[in-house]
Amino acid sequence: MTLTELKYVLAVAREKHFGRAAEACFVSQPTLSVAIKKLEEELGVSLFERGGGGELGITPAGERVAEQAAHIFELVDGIKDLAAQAKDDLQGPLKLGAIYTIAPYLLPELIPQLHERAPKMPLLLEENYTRVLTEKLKKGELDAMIIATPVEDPSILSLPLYEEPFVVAIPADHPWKKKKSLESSELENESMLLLGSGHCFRDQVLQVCPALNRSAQGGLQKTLESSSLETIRHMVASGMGTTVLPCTATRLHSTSDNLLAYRPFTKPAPARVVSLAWRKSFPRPRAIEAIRQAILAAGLPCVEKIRPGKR
Amino acid sequence: MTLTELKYVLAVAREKHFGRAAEACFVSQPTLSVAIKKLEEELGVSLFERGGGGELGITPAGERVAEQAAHIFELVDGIKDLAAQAKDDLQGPLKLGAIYTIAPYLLPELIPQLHERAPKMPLLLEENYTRVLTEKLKKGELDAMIIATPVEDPSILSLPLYEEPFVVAIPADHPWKKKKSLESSELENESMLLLGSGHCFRDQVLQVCPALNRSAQGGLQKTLESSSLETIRHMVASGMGTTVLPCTATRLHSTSDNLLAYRPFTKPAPARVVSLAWRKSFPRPRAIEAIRQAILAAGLPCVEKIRPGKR
DNA sequence: TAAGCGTCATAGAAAATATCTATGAAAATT
DNA sequence: AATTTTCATAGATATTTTCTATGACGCTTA
Repeated sequence: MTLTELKYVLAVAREKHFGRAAEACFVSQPTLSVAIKKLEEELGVSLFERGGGGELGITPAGERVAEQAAHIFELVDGIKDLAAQAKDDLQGPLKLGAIYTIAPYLLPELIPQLHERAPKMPLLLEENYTRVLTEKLKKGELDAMIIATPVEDPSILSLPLYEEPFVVAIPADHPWKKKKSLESSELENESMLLLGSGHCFRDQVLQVCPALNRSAQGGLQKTLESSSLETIRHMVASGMGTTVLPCTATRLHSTSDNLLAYRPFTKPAPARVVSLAWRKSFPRPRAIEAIRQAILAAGLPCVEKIRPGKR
Repeated sequence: MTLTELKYVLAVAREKHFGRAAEACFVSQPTLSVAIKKLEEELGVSLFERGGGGELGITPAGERVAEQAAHIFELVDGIKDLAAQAKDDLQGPLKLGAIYTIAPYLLPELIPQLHERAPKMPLLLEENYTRVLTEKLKKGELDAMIIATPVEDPSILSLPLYEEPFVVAIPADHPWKKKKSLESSELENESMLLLGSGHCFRDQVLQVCPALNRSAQGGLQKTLESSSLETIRHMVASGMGTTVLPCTATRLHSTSDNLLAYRPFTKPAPARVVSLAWRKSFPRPRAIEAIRQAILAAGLPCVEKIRPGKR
């Protein structure tokens, strides 16, 4: 049984005439004769009664088959409608991930921007480590992610979006408050608070100031395993030490903010590149583009947008 | 869009793997690749996300299409079921006609017999003149008819079922009551009651006794235009005259029956042949056969069954 | 009642389509 | 890096659909 055959049955049932039905289907009359005969043989019942000169009769079976066929074509049209809707990349939920050190600062700005550009694309958000996000992305549990490390995987595409300079966070009463900017080497002998391993930002900070690795033994560096940048910021405010933050993390103003000061690094300031990444096979390019646009429009302060150069 | 393509979509959605899906469909893997690609292009959306080594992903569109496709196949199976049911010739209503001079005597016997043989075949019955029945049969408003004249029309098939001798009906006090049998020529000078023109039985009686045509002028013959055999029988009982009846019409016993007597013709008695007729194109031969069997089993008295010779 | 017409069926050729085998590309795995 | 898995592509082949031409059959008409 084929949809074409059913279409022909409907036409003949409607026209009660093979010739006219053929015309309506834009095929020749023998085409209908053959197709309907084939279907009748498959079903084992005759659907029409061909009686020489008189009217073409429809058997009760033919009547019922035609009726059912009409329902089938309703569903077929349903598939077409459904596909036409789904054709819109900006329709349907999108699963977006972001690393812990970006999500709390970017998402509040990103979401309204994205909602404006794609109101029919609800977001399913997840914060996690780069490693976990990458795995979920590959498994299809995420559609896109925002990360701060280059992607190696060949099945994943990415686009750098902006560069985020690092800054030093100090307690308000710290002697460095008098300085305009700091050299990374100056951090060596400070009591630095760092995120736990797994956070890429930790690695990036250590790359900027390798001496901190050594100072770990001396007790000057303190790794806070299950913590977040916000927690560390509060600890700095309370005078427990200093830390390095991505500049976007300096924006939130909690009540303890007057206990904190930020100082930039001297140029060229260390920084990280934030990228948007997605599966190479993800079939909604316009959804990716919408996220990119939304991030660029998010109005993050103190970042340098990366526009032209791709990859 | 074809049902085959939808079948493939369902298989891939189910197996989440082109190779296994192909196996399940008993086709090669490239067949699926090509078919699904074709459907994706027609619909303008990708249904699956092929990602090299990892899991095969289904897009939201693919999910919805597969769901709808499943519904379509339910309906397709519905058509098959429906056809399987309809395959039974003895299923579904049958429109049966019979002429006025047969219906009241045959149908009461026929219906229970037929119901026994084809309980799922309800009858739509109609009494009418041969001419009208024939027209309706050709138009499809009837499926079969029981008549007493040979069929000329090439689009109609018929089968003689039984031969029905004629008998003479006389009032109980008629002098002929003493006779064992009658010659048709003896009717010439009797006051005969006849059915109106249009009834084939009238013509058949006139054929048996052409002299009655002449006696019409002499007032001995009386044609009762809008009447029936039953009415005529009552008139005979009341003494208005005599008449000729098909022997099956002598069976009903109304309260006036003791006022009536029947006398056969001398052999060879005039008779008529009752046939079953249907459109050559009518597609339920077993329904026809069931009617034939039911009529032969109907246990009509005084008739001679015609079995072997067809046509 | 034969000729013409309308209608559907059949046959064989042509066209379109579906399927196959073989092979390639890409990413995951060893 | 080599191997394996998985899907895509290409070209050949098989199948199916469709077409043109023609036939059969019954109706209509002269």
